[in-house]
Amino acid sequence: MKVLIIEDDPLHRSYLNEAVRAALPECDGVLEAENGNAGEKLARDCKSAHVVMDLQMSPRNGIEAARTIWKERPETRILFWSNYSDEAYVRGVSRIVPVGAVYGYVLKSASDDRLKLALRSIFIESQCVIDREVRGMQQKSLGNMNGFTEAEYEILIDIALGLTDRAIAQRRNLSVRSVQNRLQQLYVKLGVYQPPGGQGDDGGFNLRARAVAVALLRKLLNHSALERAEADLAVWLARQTSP
Amino acid sequence: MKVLIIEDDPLHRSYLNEAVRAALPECDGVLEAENGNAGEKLARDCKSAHVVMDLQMSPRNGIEAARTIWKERPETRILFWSNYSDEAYVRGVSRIVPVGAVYGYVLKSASDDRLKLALRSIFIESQCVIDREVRGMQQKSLGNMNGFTEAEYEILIDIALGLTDRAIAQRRNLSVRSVQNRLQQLYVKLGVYQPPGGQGDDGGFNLRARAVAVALLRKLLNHSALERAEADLAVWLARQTSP
DNA sequence: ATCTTTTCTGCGGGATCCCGCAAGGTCTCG
DNA sequence: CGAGACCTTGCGGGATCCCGCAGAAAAGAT
Repeated sequence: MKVLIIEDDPLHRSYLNEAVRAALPECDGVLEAENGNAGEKLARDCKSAHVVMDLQMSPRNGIEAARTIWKERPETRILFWSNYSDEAYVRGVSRIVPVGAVYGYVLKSASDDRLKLALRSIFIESQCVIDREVRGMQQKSLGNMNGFTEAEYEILIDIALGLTDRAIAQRRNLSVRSVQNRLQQLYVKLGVYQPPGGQGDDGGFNLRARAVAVALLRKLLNHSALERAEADLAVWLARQTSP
Repeated sequence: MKVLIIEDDPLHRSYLNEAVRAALPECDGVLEAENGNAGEKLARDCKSAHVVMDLQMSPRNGIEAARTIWKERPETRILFWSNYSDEAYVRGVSRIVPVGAVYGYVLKSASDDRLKLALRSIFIESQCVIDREVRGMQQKSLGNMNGFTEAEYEILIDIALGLTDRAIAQRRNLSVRSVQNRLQQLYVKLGVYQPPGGQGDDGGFNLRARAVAVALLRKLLNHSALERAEADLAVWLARQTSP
């Protein structure tokens, strides 16, 4: 059994290496990569390695790397080890995990023991391990009370990219009016809605732009989510202009 | 001479501690804090310490902490030690450094020796040290060719916060039309402008929202810059409603 | 199958945005 | 002092956005 470490920070990388050797004495090899690209390549070469990786690397962040690794070998076990539990990350991960896959998500702020325990649980006992804080995020995100539908999230991304209503309608196969409906819905859920009853133009907000702002502040969106979305948009645009 | 370390990651903190002791054997004390708040307090208590800190902590990031520290003792020497050279960070730092202050900005990806050299240069020889990459950023940012005026940056922030033209006009003491002029200017510089000659609604972009998107993608804006802006906006709003 | 609930869709209108045009301002430079 | 460059402001209009209203279609529920 081999373990592949994908992590850009040298300090964290060597710490991880040590932790893996300590927690998994039965493993016979630890590989290291310092970004998503190198990680994918290593994963391809050395078949059947378990992976522990950071999200937020450059070039090619953890989510992208995980997606291609899982696409090639869905049974790979991956432990995500990240600084943050942004909703954007949690959602991004749970969007790409294959059915029945074994994986984990622990925060870097977790204790030494927690990390080692997670390593054993996932790689030896085939058991998923999700940090409490992340789990909390996940439930808030999926249990739709105060959480966002896929449709809402989708349109949030579209306006964050700067698309017009018409463009969104085209892209998602909807009428313009439906797009606007979803927008209204989104505004309500983000608490950016100003019922005309509430006098005083106190706010003076452009709802569309404001929605993006609060989504960013609440970490519903972050840089890498935007990058991913921008890339998707680019391929869609290409498909449009030359079908 | 004492040195204060403000850094949230334990690994990096202890690494820094070691580096400081190695590079500055003449210092007689190393203090540690794990966020901006604790850092400010320590800086207040123990007068006359040199500081080395991370940006991007929570609660209270490095820029905010540095601002209050410098407000209380402008002669404090601060070395910023960060993962990124986002324009938003560089601009944020150079906005708050007092005239004549000695400071430094080195990336975490720099070598061991570079860090130690920077420590000695700043704290012993009173010489500013800015990482090449950061310096490049700075020049691109200030040498206004392909860089942004203060006015442009300001309005970029305002639309990113979701303000309407009218609200911006009020806030910045301009007419609505002038705000729109600045917006056009911004659109051009961000490359988001669609000359009516270039037919085809190919883009289908909402310029205002698109501008924010590309600013984020280019890291002209980031989460902490937005947070800061949001806080500023809040105090301004309060001042408006109850003068 | 019928009724309810939800979603999609068109219509219409008020508010906002984007921007060309032109009439002032300020500032510099020759 | 006048010429030129730049910023500001008002006006006007076309495009877009935001949204209430109401009918049609789809999805569940009884």
